Amino acid sequence: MRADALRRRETIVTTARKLFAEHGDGLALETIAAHSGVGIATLYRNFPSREELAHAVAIDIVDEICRAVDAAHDARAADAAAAWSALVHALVEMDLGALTDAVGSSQGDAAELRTIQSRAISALDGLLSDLHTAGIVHERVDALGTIVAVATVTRPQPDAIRRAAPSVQQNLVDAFLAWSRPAR
Amino acid sequence: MRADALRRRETIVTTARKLFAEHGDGLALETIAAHSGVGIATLYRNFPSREELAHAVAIDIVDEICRAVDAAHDARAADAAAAWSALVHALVEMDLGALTDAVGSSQGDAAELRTIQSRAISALDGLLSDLHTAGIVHERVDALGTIVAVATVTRPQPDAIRRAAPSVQQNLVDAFLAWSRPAR
Amino acid sequence: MRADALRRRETIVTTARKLFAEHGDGLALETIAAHSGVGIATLYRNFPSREELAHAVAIDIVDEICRAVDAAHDARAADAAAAWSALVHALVEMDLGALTDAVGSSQGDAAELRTIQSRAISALDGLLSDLHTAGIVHERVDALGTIVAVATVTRPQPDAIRRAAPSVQQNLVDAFLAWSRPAR
Amino acid sequence: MRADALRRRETIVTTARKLFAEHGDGLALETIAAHSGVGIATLYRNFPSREELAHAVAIDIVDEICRAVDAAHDARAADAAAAWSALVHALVEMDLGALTDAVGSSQGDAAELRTIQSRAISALDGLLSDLHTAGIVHERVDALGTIVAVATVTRPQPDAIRRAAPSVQQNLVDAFLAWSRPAR
DNA sequence: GATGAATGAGCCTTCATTCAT
DNA sequence: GATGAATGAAGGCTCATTCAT
Repeated sequence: MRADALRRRETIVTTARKLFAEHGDGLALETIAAHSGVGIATLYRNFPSREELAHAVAIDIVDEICRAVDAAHDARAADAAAAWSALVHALVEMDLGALTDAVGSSQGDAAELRTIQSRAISALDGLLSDLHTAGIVHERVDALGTIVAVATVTRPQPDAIRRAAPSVQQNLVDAFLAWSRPAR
Repeated sequence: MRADALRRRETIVTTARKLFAEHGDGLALETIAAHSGVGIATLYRNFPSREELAHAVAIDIVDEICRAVDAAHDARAADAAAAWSALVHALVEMDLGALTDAVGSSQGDAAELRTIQSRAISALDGLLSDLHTAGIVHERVDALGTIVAVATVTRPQPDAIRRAAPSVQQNLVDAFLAWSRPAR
Repeated sequence: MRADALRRRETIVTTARKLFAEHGDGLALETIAAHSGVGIATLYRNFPSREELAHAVAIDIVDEICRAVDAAHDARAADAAAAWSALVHALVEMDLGALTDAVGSSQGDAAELRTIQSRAISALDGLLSDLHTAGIVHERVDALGTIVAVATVTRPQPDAIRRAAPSVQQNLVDAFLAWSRPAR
Repeated sequence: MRADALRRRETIVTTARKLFAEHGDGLALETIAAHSGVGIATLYRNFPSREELAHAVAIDIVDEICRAVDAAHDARAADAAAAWSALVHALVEMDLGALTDAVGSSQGDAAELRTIQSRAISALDGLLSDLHTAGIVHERVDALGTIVAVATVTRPQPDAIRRAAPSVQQNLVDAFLAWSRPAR
């Protein structure tokens, strides 16, 4: 039953991440439980409070960021500019918006945010350092700023807005990417 | 007495707009009433539901957008590029983040959003049309997109995030402005 | 509506006191609300937390203790021994058992208990001082000890116990009264 | 293996009795299981419901009462008054407070209480009969009344109360003992 | 036989909204 | 017309009890 429980736990995190990204916080935990196919008490056994669940979601996202950064690291040799662009687009696909709400749930200060994300920040800062040196990415771009920027741009919006102005997210990503490159 | 009532109504809208912009939705209406110096029942007399208040906030914002657009229209002759930049910065100062939540409260579809904002959209599209022609602003920039982009970038964030990455908003505005200009 | 609201508030306190005394804590606040003839939210408007309600109940009891002590003070001249006995019996009728739970709800330390009860303690200590001098009450009897003793003896018991041994409370009161008198 | 299982069962009862006596009911069964070093399911295998566990605790207490009564029976010859006093003090040490809650959990009526305790009651009544005859204990003292009195006086109290008035329990025991003796 | 996981029911608390003065 | 009070519905969380390994 260990394996089963673990899988269920992961299902909950994944579900929560998706739903947070879609609907922001203010989302009922019972909704997450239902979408995960478990009862509310099971969710609570795994995450004793809303904040702990948000924390787990944040860690899940950070893990994925790290993997994407590693991939970018590997791809850098072939085409550094493409690797950077691909990384940003990967971040865009990652429900980083859920991160915003996850952090918001915690009353934590900036320090906690940094702690949670420190692995991602470190990895990304390492990569950025190389890209700065190589002249691929502007010096003004840093790791935390990049993550927060993508999270800001991909935060869940009311459906009405998304449908009325569907290309805004894409445009802001393009704008950020352009801004991230050194002027020639 | 009419004037008094009107002033009160405006106070409520202004207060709501500020508080929405600071704390997002999920904010108790009684908090808005208290900050406005009225009882909750007075708020409800003026705005029979949360949605109606949000609507009024949206209209208030739209009014201010229109004024800013008019100002930009006037300033265009002297220095069109500066006028555009000033307009975007004016939008940034406008608590457009409150708009996001105001629209979100309403279950309304994209059509309602357009309706509410139609005046602002018309005015801004008129201006943009000129700026497109003058080569000051890229063709890909449209009125609704601009408003939503600024709203996206200025939406209220958890304090932790704001403190950890304080320049992200400014950077995204810069990025958007750069992106809005035609390549030379 | 002020008077109405005040009356309702008092009804809630009275009801809570009676129900606490009958069923101990672990009693649902909704039960108190229902027995008070109000909705749960009304109870919460008056007492923002369970602890605050318990506090109000404690104060209500303390008030009544003070009145009883005053009465005993007045009756002392005529027959001091009878006044003491009557006071203890008055305390027994007072749902002091509710006090136990009220204090238990608060995580407060002994200091808070003393603070809440300080008025009652002061009044009773004044009276006891006289009674000590007059040789009516043994020196070992003090105010807080008396209140806690009566509360202990009158604490709500499971019905089964009360029915099986109905005279125990009376017996313990008699025992306490006898113990409170100086040996001849 | 039988012995092992039995020991485990006894551990659970002992633990439950201690915890009930310390914290009253309202105590989670999982807490008892944890303190007993077993899983919650094991507790449930031994005691299919909270009530059954409470019942077992009551029986455990009754057993100990019987042993104490037997001891008092033996000691009676040497010094009957001392034997009585020692018995009451032994009862005081016995976590009888747990009994109150154990009985309270069951919805049972007075009859059930008597049934559970019948062995203790019989034994104690036998002893009391002797002590009445010998003029050591007042006729008004009976077995059930004695047990309930001690349970009442030793019931768990909020820490705040215990700390504020630490000698009340002792005083009430003294008072009860004095009351239990015939007037000279 | 023992265990940890799962579950629903229930309680505490908050909030949008309505009512009575 | 303005106000504070009242209310039920809903969400967070806990616990007795059952299930699957």
